[in-house]
Amino acid sequence: MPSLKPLVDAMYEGVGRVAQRIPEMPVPEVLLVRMLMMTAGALLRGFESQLKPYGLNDSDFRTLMMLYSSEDGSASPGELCSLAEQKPTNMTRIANALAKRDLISRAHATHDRRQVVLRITPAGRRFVTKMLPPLFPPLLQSFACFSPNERKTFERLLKKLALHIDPLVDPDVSP
Amino acid sequence: MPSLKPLVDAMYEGVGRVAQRIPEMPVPEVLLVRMLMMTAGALLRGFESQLKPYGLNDSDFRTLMMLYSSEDGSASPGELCSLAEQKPTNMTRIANALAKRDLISRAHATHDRRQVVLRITPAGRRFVTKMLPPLFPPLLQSFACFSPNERKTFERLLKKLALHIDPLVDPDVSP
DNA sequence: GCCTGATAGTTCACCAGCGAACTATTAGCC
DNA sequence: GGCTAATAGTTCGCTGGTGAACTATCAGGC
Repeated sequence: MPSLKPLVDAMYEGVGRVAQRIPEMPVPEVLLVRMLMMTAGALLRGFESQLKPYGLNDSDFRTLMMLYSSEDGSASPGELCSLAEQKPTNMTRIANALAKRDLISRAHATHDRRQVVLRITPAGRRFVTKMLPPLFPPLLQSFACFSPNERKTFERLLKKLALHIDPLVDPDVSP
Repeated sequence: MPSLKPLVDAMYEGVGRVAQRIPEMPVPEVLLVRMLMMTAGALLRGFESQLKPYGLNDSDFRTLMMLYSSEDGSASPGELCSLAEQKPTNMTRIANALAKRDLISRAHATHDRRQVVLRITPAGRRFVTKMLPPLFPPLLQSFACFSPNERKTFERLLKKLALHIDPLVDPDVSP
């Protein structure tokens, strides 16, 4: 895992040099988006390294947590796909893996036999309650650089950004 | 591309339900890190969809841009690896792909024949100057929700966060 | 000069995720 | 009731990225 500091510095320099040749480049925005991706990537890698001992990656983990947090502990692959930003293909594989470990179960829906019902098992619940707490301290540590006010401000701006880019992303808007 | 709004809402709800069962969970931090990853992911997907017509993904693009922005237009794979947060394996493949399109060239360093010198070609420079400007408007649009002050604040906090998690990520610190 | 260890890249085998094609089921419509 | 279109999942083949093993080169001690 490379240290971020030199990367951030190199990025500022590199972007600056490009801007000299292409002056219309929006430097602040480039720096923002790059730093955002860099930071998210570092957090993700750190998180997945914590999940690795449990044999999970972030997608598996999120899938399991969505079932854990659902009202009745069940959901269809399709629902999970949209919530987890996954394609059906991948959700099939994830469900296979989790089912193989008996963390979730598979069944066909009675009212619509096309649908599959994934449900977290008691073993799955025990697994979550056991593995979750150790993840908290590093997470707290990650944001320990923020004062309460800064944390609030950051969350507010981040949420604003998330909801703003929301409608921009989708290219296929032809009805 | 799914819309982010319902995802954000669902996340807030889901995390809330988990917190009822596991009260020691640091809810604000969980929301922060999730929203950060979600936003960065959406921006990345949007960006890569713009790169696709040029036959590049973000890694290819960053590699090419690092060469473009370097002082003399050249660098070794190792340098690019550390700056682009890539493993050597992947950099080999990226360099192969870019070299095949004559956007960069390959040569052995004279002073250390282990090293390889990657250099952006004139065609590569033309390619960059042509493809770069169309990327700017969508990028500006992405952050158009921010006032100048908000943008500054966001960048400041993001940079603070990036530099803070920097030393936390690395697990192998045994000398 | 020569052996040992370190370093720079590459190759190989694998995993995670995706698009396209396919299957099974359901809904709508005549 | 039977045909058509739409929907939910799965399978298959491919791309992007990784760790482990390997090759080639260099550096340092002797």
